Amino acid sequence: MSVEGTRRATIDDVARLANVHKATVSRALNAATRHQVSAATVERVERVAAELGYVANAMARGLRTSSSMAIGVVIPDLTNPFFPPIVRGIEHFLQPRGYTVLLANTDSSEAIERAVVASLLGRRVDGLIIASGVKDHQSALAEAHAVGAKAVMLNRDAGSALYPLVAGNDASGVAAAVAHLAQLGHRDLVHIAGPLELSTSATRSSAFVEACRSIPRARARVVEAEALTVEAGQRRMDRVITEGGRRPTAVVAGNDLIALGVLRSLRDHGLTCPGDVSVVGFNDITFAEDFWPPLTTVRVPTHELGMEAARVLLEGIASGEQEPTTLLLPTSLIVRGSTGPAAAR
Amino acid sequence: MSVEGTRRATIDDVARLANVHKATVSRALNAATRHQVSAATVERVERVAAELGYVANAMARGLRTSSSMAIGVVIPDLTNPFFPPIVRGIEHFLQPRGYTVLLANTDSSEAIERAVVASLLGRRVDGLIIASGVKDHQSALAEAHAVGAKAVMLNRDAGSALYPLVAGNDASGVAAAVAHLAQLGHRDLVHIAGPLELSTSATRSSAFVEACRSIPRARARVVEAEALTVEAGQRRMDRVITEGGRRPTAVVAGNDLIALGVLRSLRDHGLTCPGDVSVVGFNDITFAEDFWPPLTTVRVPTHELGMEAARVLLEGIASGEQEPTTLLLPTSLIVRGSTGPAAAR
DNA sequence: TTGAAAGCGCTAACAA
DNA sequence: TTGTTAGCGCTTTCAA
Repeated sequence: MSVEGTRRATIDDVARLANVHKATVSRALNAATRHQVSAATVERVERVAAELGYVANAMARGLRTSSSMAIGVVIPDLTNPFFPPIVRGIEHFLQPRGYTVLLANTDSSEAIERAVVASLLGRRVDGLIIASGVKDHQSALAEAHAVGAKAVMLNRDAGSALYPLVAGNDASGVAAAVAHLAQLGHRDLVHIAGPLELSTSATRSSAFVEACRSIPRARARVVEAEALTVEAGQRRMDRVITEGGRRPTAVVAGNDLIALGVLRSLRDHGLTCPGDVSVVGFNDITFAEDFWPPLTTVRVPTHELGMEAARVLLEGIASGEQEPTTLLLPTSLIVRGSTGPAAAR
Repeated sequence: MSVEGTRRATIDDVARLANVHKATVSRALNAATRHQVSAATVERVERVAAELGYVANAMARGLRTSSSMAIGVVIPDLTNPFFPPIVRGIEHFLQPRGYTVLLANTDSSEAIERAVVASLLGRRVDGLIIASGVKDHQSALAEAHAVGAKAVMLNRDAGSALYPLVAGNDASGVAAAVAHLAQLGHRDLVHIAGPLELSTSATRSSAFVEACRSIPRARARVVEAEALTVEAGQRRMDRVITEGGRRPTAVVAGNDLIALGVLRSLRDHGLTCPGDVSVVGFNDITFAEDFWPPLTTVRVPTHELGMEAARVLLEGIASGEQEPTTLLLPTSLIVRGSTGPAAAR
């Protein structure tokens, strides 16, 4: 059996078979205007529509109403388990409200981000949720802003206050992680940050430095991984271990993927965790508890993050204006097996 | 600074400022028709368009051309790490070809699947890639087929041959897993399948039974988990352990998430892996190597799966017809730490 | 309660 | 090489 292109039923087809004008069909099929049509007509129209498998053409509707009922969601890396729960949070908020989510990956590339935002703008999305955002990624964002597009930044601040921001409270999360390590007796700490041009990396990094100030006799330093990936984390930890000097007894990683790279690096060098080195991650991605050892990490409320971003966006769309507010959701430290007492020196 | 709704520039705005007719603007801005316009005009139009931040309205274009240049992708669970690489494979194939991917999650719910497919059909996607597909999910699929929509099934066969199928070679993967276990001396095997109404579960399950037939003196049985999740796998393994009778020395899981649940269950019951029980997963999701113990599993070429599904779909769109062919990509066994010699009895 | 008519922004056939 | 015209399928005034 082969599938051939059948012409899709239009509102005129329904009108003809139901013996009414297409305007009446439109009214009968839309919840907001259904009450203007007699019950008998509504019933008849619905029956015919079902028979024909009629589904209204969203492009025609959008063209007429100048609303696409679509929201563009831009994320840097779908394969990072941090993002899927956020996307589901966004969908859980938007779908019941009739919106379609257009999801786009950028692979953390500014060029792709520009292309993708242009494509979404071309589809006349009613708003954008942007979880990408290298600091100097102003072009795509500025373009969106220039044409008056509604948007919300998620998790990453693009540096300039063009749009509202919804994120986890990174600073308090890092502070909790450092306090936990301090209490375990750690005095030699390293923070392996993500690329510092990312606002989250910058925030976490300065929070780390700040938090370490209050630990007496602590030696703390920050090093930078090239990316928020397992491989980059592993490579950077390799260097920390091999470059000589005093080896840290604890590592605070910029995110869970970097932390996982740290764990791999430790294994490769015959070091134990948490015996030789304690490790704390960030985000509490799915499976963090299944790594070996189970990862102590800062939990970020991903689902809520997505829901809130969607809520803030819809508010902006409804009110017709947006203020660049900041909404920080609380984070919490989840203590598992990758942190333990500092080895005696 | 607040964002207010500015009217988006249209092709008429560009035409006016460039002192040409809008048809000329259309020609100048489309690669396929650009050669019909004088170089000077193209240059002028492009400059004006850039000045105005003009982005063509995809809804208007789609309405006119009756092509949305969008492909709908339906998946059951974005948070299952198996799917994101597939989605990226799809995007990598489609984006360079000018298509936008509309991604939709169903949470494995038939009701959501129906709603989501209707929504995508309403947006007049040029085609669908469906990685959902509970066996009796005929309604959404049948509806799509009835209106002549192009589609490809990915990984899961919906049972009826409405559309082409692209999937991994599950049977050979399971056979390799069983052969590996047999060679390690295992004779008491259990397969914890996913819901058997899923075609993949059914395929893997019968492949398991078949493969076990060739092991002399083997005792093999199949049990069913309620879902392809960690929790369902853990619960099912709990029952296997506590229900008494002879405990299996090896478990073949329906997918990696179930396998992870099995690992958790073993830990909870004070059993070691692979010392007491060997475990094999399926899919080789990201992080499978970071579990404890690192998971022996069957690798499915996810990225290629996505690329191939997109390719097959575009072929169907271009040719105007589709045959319900089946394309199986090769799988391979990845041996890690979760399998070892059977304990002596 | 229903119908008629206009128009959203674009492309493509036809004309010049 | 450029302009004119029509129309994709829908919603929304305005009229009846």
